[in-house]
Amino acid sequence: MARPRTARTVEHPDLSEVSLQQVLEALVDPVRRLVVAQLAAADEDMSCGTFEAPVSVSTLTHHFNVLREAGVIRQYYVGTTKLNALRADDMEQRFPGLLGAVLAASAAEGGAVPA
Amino acid sequence: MARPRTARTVEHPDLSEVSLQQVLEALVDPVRRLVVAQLAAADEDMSCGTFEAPVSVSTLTHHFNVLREAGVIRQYYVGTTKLNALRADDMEQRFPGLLGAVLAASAAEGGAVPA
DNA sequence: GCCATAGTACGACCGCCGTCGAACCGCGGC
DNA sequence: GCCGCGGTTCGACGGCGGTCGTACTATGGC
Repeated sequence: MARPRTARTVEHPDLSEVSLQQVLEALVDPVRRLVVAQLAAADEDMSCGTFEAPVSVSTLTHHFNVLREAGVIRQYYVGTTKLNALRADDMEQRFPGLLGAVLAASAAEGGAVPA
Repeated sequence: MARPRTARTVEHPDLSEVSLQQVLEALVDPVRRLVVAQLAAADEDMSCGTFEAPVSVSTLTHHFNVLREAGVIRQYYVGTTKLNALRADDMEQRFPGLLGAVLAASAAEGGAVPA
């Protein structure tokens, strides 16, 4: 069949259901901001395993969930890996300038992985 | 003396010493955002006692401290009262667009005291 | 069928932050 | 000098969120 039984879909909130509080809580954690920064810097969607972050894998999963539920990222399965994309456009529509400002500030103080 | 002995001055950080982390932590608390929103809506500096917030006075004092240390507000004594002002310009220079975006989003979802 | 790989779920731990009340301080009236 | 009002300080408490390891599930390759 075209639609595999265990299609492993992921739930994403409509941005109208997301509160400013949620987004700020999502962005206030340094690890999550690291994730978002790397995602913004990449020109392609990234799989969960390719992120640089000083935490364990299970913790990272947790952070992805928070970001997804806050509408900051979109996730989808491709085979055995899960890809992540920034919902920059959606965010811009719901909270104009917010993500951009955080990203800019984040980059300005060495936001991405400091190598 | 022109300078009264117990001048009750207040320490304010230079915005260059303030991290994005600090500012986000300051703005993530709903009560503090309420304070900032009221300050932004007012056309004059406000004394500590005139804010609408669902917390005790001592808690409010704590929030003011956090906001001040994050460089979001400026405080100064006038007689027996303490006045509060937004450091909007300073913030704009250090983190362009950030405070504005938060304020706008905050206002959009009924930021100020819902009467 | 079987294994390796990618990610998830669950439960436990722990530190931090927001909250409060009570005691206190300092200034300005009177 | 004394009081009262505006704010602060201090200590205690409680809950929530970030962290981890371990056990688990799902997919794809062989």
